Amino acid sequence: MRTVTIADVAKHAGVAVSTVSYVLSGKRAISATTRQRVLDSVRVLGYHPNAGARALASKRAKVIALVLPLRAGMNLPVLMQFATSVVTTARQYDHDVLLMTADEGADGLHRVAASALVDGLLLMDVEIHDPRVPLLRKLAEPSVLIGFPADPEGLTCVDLDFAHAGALCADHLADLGHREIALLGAPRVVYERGTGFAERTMAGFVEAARRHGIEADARPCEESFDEIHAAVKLLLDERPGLSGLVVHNEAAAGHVLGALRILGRRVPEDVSVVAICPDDIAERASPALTSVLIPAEDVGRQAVRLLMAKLEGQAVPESTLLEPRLTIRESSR
Amino acid sequence: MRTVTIADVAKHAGVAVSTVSYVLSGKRAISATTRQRVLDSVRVLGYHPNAGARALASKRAKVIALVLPLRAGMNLPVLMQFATSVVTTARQYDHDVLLMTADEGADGLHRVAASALVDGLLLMDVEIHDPRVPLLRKLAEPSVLIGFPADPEGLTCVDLDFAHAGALCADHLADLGHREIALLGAPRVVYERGTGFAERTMAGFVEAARRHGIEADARPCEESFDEIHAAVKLLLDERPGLSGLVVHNEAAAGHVLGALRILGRRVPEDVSVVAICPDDIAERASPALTSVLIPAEDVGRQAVRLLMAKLEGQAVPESTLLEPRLTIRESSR
DNA sequence: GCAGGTCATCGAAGCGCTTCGACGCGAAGG
DNA sequence: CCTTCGCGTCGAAGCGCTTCGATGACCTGC
Repeated sequence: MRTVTIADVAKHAGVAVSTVSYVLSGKRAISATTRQRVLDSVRVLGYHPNAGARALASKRAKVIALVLPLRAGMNLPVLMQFATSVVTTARQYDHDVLLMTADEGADGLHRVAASALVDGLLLMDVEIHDPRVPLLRKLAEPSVLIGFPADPEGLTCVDLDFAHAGALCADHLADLGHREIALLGAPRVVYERGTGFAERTMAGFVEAARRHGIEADARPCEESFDEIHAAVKLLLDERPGLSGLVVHNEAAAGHVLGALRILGRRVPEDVSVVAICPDDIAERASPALTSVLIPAEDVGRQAVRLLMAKLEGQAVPESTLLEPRLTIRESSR
Repeated sequence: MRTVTIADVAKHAGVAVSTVSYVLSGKRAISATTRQRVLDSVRVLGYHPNAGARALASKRAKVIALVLPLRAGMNLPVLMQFATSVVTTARQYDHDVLLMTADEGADGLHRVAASALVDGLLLMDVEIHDPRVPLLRKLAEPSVLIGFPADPEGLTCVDLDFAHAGALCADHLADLGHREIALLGAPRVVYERGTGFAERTMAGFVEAARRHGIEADARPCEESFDEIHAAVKLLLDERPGLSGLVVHNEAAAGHVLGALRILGRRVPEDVSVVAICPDDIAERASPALTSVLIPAEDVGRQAVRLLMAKLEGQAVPESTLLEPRLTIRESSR
């Protein structure tokens, strides 16, 4: 059973090959009757256009690259959510997704772009000084970044508005009447890498607290139970008046609650806790955490849309910030 | 700056196009001097073969599909680890990876296979009665499954030996002298879906306990702290003599420790706990968990190897079971 | 009634690569 | 010395598709 080609369809429908092509692409007007005949033949024969041939002739592979970071300190569930929404959205635009890991580096990007394997690139977790950025600027293939490098000039970047997310937490706690609050952030290594989002959250948090005229304090936070326990204890010892805690570290959120329990602080009676994390983690915790959602799905969807727009040659904004959303649950009052 | 083609390389090196092709593919002998000249030209011009053209002419896309499940109850970190190792290993074989989600179903598989977008398929999380299995049997493109359907006849399947993993936990606890043990498994929905691995773990666990002549009990386990707390309490009430607990649910492992702490049971003094989970989760817990590793990386690597062997036309075993490995940490004695 | 315009369709020229058969040349064998 | 055989290389024929220009057929309007 040889594979069905466009020529088979053409013969079966009694038309020229080019007519079949035009029916399928819609790039020229075709009479309703012919169109229907062709479509029927396609169905009957079970025709699927050969991707390679199509790519070769049209110079469009209908594939985009998704470059995921796969390092320590990354938040895996969020990453998966993001990847899923990218794939799903791309399919809506009739594109497929080639999965790459960041460890192929700039060479890898160059390879898939130069070989015309993909039409465009989506990069996650771009760093402040990312060696791939100069390449992206040069590349003919359009790209969209998740996260912001130092200089987004000439690029297209999408991200959650982390500064706003941090501010939202501070606002919420301030509105509840807390006068002394703190933020526990990502592991130290994340700050050292300069991924940006962690700093921006802290900055937004501190700035909002200042605006409210309340005491705020922000520090990195490791992810093992013992380190978290120690960190929380230290924080409570140093700042006896502390009554509001923001956790921007999903792996840590559960452990922070455990530590507070052990240290004899009730949540939310003694300490209000707000997490910046996906909803499922917040809901699974006990008490359920008031949280600011990291809208991974929105980011993925938006990133693909922007990339598709660029593929169509449309102009798109250099920077797109997605608004965070606060959901109040049981851990704050 | 037009993109560099093989013809440009040929001209630059002063040879025929076919010679360049043979140098690059190694399918015919080429003299060392010519080879070097061609290779130099390739480097100088920055030539990258056009993927579409190559696929069209050679009928090999050098791309494999990776189909990930994206449903509730899945373990995301393991999934990511697995995906990473698939991508990395595929690259070693000079292949790229097309990411698909299971929600495209059998049609999606058919599409990518029929369009020659991919040369082979890797499916994760195959269910006992998976509607995609009949299609896979029919497809010309080779495939490898992670997990086992009811009838693996004619397929190629890889998985961790979950029965052995369950048994290993029971053996370990029995060897430590525990006479009454229990297993907390995946959420109920996973069993209902019939993914297989969860049942096999339980079966292996129960069977091993029977062999040792000790009391064992195995039940599903939800993932919220409150439900876990309730489940652990119930278990301890029902079975006062219980001194060994196996947790086969990574999202739950931390919560189980928390619940035991609240219920006043010390680990490992009162209750020994063994988890079946990735090492990082086990190490991050407090006390660090004795655990059986789910070797996601090995599974991914092995799956790609098998797929590559099939692409080469080699015969491969229908079923490959990876041996679990027990790491003793602080939570059992 | 015929120039001019539309609309639907066709044929053919590539797209950049692999691969097959052919060919020339020097070495080996009789 | 002539035949035979590899080895290294070349040329050309596709692979299956898109797209451009061309071609009729048919309609419109003066």
